Amino acid sequence: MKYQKVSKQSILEATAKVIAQKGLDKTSVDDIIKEADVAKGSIYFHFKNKDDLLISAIRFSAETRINQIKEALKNISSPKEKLIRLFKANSLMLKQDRDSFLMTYALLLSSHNDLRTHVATEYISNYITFVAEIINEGIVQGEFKSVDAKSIATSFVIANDITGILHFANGEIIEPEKMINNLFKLILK
Amino acid sequence: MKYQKVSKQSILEATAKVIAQKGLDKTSVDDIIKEADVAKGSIYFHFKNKDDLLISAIRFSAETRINQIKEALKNISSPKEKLIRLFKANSLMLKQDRDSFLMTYALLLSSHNDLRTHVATEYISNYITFVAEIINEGIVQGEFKSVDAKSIATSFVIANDITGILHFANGEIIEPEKMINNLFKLILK
Amino acid sequence: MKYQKVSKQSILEATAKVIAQKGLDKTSVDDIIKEADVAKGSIYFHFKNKDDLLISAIRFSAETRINQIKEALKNISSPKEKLIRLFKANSLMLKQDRDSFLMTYALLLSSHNDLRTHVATEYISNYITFVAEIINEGIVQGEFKSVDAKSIATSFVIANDITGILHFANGEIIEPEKMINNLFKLILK
Amino acid sequence: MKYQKVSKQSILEATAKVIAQKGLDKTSVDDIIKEADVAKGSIYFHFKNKDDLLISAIRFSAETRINQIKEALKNISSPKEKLIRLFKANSLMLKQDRDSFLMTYALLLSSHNDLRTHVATEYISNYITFVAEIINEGIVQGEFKSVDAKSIATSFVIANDITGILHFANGEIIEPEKMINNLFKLILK
DNA sequence: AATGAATGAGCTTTCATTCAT
DNA sequence: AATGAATGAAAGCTCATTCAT
Repeated sequence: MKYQKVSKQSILEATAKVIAQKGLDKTSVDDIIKEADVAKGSIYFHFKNKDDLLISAIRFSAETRINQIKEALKNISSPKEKLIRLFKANSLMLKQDRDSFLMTYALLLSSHNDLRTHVATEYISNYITFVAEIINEGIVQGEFKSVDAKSIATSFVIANDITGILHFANGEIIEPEKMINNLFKLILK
Repeated sequence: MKYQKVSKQSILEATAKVIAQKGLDKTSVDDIIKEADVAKGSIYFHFKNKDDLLISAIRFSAETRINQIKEALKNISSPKEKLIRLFKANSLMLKQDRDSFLMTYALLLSSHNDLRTHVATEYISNYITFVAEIINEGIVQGEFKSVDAKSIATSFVIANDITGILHFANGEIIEPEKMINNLFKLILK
Repeated sequence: MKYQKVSKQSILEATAKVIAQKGLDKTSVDDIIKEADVAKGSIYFHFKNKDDLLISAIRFSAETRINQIKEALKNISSPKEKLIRLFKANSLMLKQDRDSFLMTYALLLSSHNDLRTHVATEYISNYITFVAEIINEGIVQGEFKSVDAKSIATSFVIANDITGILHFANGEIIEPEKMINNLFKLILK
Repeated sequence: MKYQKVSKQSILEATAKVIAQKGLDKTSVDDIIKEADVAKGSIYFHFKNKDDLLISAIRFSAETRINQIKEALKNISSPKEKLIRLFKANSLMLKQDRDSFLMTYALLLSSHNDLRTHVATEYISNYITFVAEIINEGIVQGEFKSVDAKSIATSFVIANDITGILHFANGEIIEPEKMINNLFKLILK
C-alpha cells in the first residue's frame, strides 16, 4: 500500500462496519485498518486514540440516522402522519443496519459519567426531544390525546429501538412495528 | 490473605458492581478479584472462564430481581394494584442496585447471537411474559382497556428499565416513575 | 517455557547485561525477556513498567559496585592506602564491567528532575561522600595536604569514572589509572 | 505555517534543548520539530536521518563552545591567566546553555563505539589537548608545578563539565567553580 | 479449595522515515 | 525547499488463563 490519500470519513465508515460485524468490545484497531485499507499510523494521525475513534464512529452513525429521519419527514405537516413515517423510517434503518443502533446503545450502557455515555445520551436526548415536539404539535392540533409528550416520546423511542435490536437478534421479543402500532393507538384521539 | 472460604455469590455481586462502574469492555478479571477480594485462581475454580462468570452474573442478578418482584406481589389480587406494585418494586431495586440492571443490559447489547445475549434475553422475555399476564388479567377483570398485552408489556418493561438506568446516570432523561405513570394512565379504563 | 520460578534478581542481572550490550536507549523489553528467559508478563508482574525495571537494574548494579568497593577496603587503616586500593578496585571493576558504569552515567545524563536522575545522583553522591571522608581522615592523620576534601573527592570520582568509560571505548582518552596517580601525587604530603 | 525558510542552526539548537529537557531516549523527531517549529520533512531534507541530526547537533554545539573559549583567551599571554579565563568562560557557557553540554555528554554515554561516541570524544579530546598545551606552557614558564599536563587537563575538563551539569540540575553536587579553584591551587607554584 | 506467580498471544500506541503536493 | 499526511515495523503493555504450591 503506497501513500494513498486517507479520508477521515472512510475510516469512520469502516469502523462502524467492523463494530457492526464483530461487536464493540471485539473490534481491534487491526480489524479497522484492514477494513479501511489504511496504515495503522494513519488512524492515530486522525484520532487521538482508539476510544476517540470508536466514539467518533458511533456519533457519525447516529448523526447520519437522525439526518435520514429528518429527511423522511420533510414536507409532511400532520403530526400523526409524521410519527407514523418516523417510526417507519426508524424500522427500516433498524432492519438495514441494526448494528448501528446496537452500537449506540452498547456505548450508552458501556459505562457512565464519561465521554462515551455523553455522546450516546446526546443522541437519544435529541431524538426524544424531536419526537416530543411532534407529539405536542399533535396535541395542539387535536390529533392526539392530551398526554405528557416527554414521557410518551421517551417510552416510544427507547422501547422501539431496544425492541428492534432484540427482535432482529432472535425472535423471542416481538416485532417493534407491531408494538409501536399498539402504543400509538393509545394516544390517538 | 490466607485460605478464606470463597463464596460464589460474592464473586457474582462483585462482578456486577465492577461492570457497572467500569463498563463491560473495560472490566478485567483483575478488577473483579480486587473487588471480590479473592485470588485469581479461585475465579477459575468456580467458573469455566470469564464469559461463564459474566453469564452466571446475569443469571444470578436476574433471578434475584424476579424473585423479589414476585415476593412483592404475593397476596395481591387486583391486576391494577399488581402492576403498580411491580413497577414500584422495580424502581426501588433500580435505585438500590442499578449495577445489576446496567450489567444485564450491557451484556444484552454487548455482542451478537451468542450465549450472553441469549441469557439476558431470556430474563427479559420471562419478565415481559409475566407482566403481559397481569395485563391480560386486568383486561379480563375490566380494569384495563382492551389492549395488546404483549406489546404494552414489552414497552413498559424495556422503557422503564432503560429509562431508569439512564436517569440515575445523568439527569437528561426523565424519571422512570413519572414516565411509567403517564403510560399507565393510557391503559386504565 | 513452562511455569518456572522467576527471580527478581535474575531479571535485574539480565537487564543490566542487555543494557551493557545494546546501550540504554536500544534495550527493549523483548531483548530482556530473551536474556532472562522469562515471559513478558513476568516482567510486568515484578516491575511497574520498563522505566522502573531499568532504574532498578542500574540501582542494583551501582549498589553491587559500592559494596565491592567497601569490601575491598575492609581491614585497611591508612587513608592513603585506602584511596589507592579504592581506585584500584574501581579500575578493576571498570575493566570487567565498563557497561555498569556507563549505564549509571547514561542514566544520570538521560534527563533531569525525575526519578532516573535521582537514583543515579544518589549513587554518585554517596560515593563522593565516602571518598571525601577518607581524604579528611588522611588530612587529620597527616598523610594528605590540607585540601578541600569534597572538591578533591568530586573531581577524583567523576574524572576517574568518565575517563575510564571513555578510555576503554577508544584509546583517545588517557588511562584512568595514570590520570588518577598523577592527581593523587598532588595531594600527598 | 506556510513555506518559511528553515535554518539548520535553529534545528540544531532545538535538538539540544529537547534532549536536555526530555533525555536522549525520550526525545522524538516530533518533539524536535515542535520545538524548532518546522515541518517534519524539513528535518529529512537537511539531515540524512535522526542520528545524523544528533551528531550534527553535537558538532555544532561543541564547535560553538570551543570557538567562544578561544575568543575569550585572545590576547592573553600568561598561562595561569589563560586557565582562569578558560574555566570562567566554560562556567558561563554552562550556566547559559547547560542544554548543549548535557547533550554532548548524554550522546557520549549513549551507546558504544559508534559514530556518536566518536564525535563527542573528538570534541573532548580536542578540548583536553588545548588545555594540556596551556598547562605545559605554564610549566615551562614557571607558573605551574611540574605535573603531567595531559592527566591534569583530562581531570579538569571532565570533572568541571560533569560537575557543572549535575550541580545545576540539583544541589547535591558541589559548584564546579569551587571545585576547579581547589584543584587549580594544587598545580600552582 | 484456595492462592498468586507465571505465561504469551494479542492488543494499543509510538515514531523514524517516506513522498505527493 | 518546505510541508505534513501516510506508512508500518517495532515498541510497551494488558489480561485471560494456567498451574505449582
